[in-house]
Amino acid sequence: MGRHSCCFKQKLRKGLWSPEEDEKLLNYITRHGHGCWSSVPKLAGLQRCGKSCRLRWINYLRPDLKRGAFSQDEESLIIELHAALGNRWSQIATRLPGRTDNEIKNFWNSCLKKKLRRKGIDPTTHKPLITSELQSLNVIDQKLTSSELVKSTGSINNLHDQSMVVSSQPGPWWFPATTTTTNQNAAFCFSSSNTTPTVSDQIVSLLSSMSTSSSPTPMTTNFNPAPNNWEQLNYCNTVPSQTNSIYSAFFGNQYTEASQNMNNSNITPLVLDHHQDTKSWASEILHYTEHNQSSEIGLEAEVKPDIAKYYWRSASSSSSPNLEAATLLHDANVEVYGKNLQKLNSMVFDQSL
DNA sequence: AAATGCGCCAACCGCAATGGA
DNA sequence: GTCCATTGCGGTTGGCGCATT
Repeated sequence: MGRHSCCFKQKLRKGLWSPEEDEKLLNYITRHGHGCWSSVPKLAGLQRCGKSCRLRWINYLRPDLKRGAFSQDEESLIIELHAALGNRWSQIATRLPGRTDNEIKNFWNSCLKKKLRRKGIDPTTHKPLITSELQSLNVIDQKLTSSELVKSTGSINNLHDQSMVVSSQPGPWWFPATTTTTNQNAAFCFSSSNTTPTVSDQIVSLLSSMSTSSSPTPMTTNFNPAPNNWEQLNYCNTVPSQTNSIYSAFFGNQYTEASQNMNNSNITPLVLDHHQDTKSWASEILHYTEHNQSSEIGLEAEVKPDIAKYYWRSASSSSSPNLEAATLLHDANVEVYGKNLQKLNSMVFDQSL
């Protein structure tokens, strides 16, 4: 292997191509074809390496290039292909005549990624962001709870608590910092960077996408209602887990609540009609926390009540989306990373005056 | 008007794969 | 089988232009 021989040559031009250079290269290849790229610059009278000439031809001078903005169809196709092929840009480019791999890659990195994130979709997995993040959190949790370090802290009963004790890692970027809840375990999460989107960013984006709808509809096509379509029922507010923190369930203190819920025959009347749904939800949490198994359903069951609560409210409210997001975060006693926090808190405060 | 920040995108870089001697 | 020139690919960089402060 080793470096291309042209890389050792001196006095070769780099950087942007001048119109004169373009003309020389275009004229040469039009008349003779490119043949061996390493000999092209010499024959065309260019002070460039063959690699640079090849790139310029493929990405800019080729006559069959389409140019211009990507159409909606092209955009959809790229997303579809990326979901199937990943970052295999050259393969994706073969399905889009007149487009280069570089062009598609740039379009993806500068535009499509953000677009998907705004829609609440993870651009890497093409799944809803919250589900993806839960999966990665699940992996972390599995690693932590299976480590020798964790097992050695025998004085702590709850496996999740053990994880927290030995971990100095920051939490996932979306995990909310809680300052008013009793969930002490979450303290390890609070030192993360603020360079990634906050929970509120996601919620605001979800609100934006939902603001045109007059009645609740599934948040995304991949986000299946579970369990038992319960989010269409207005008992979201009675699910006990959500009082303190949206995601705190993951760290163990939902165990007690779920356990109580399973045995409690005095659930509020609104919930009573759907007792089986609640039991189902609670059993998933028990399954997860008690057996420390990776139950994706269990995780979603924990998070969905809060999403649905938020969703229900936003769909039936005439308030502005940002205020709805702020209200949700405030009600959940959730703090988020980044500069949005103060803004959100003040919005809620102003509203309550 | 100047400084700063930010997004876009052309081009570069390094590595892997390929093919011929 | 080995070496080496060449090609192809994907990640990254840096400069330009526009927007904001």
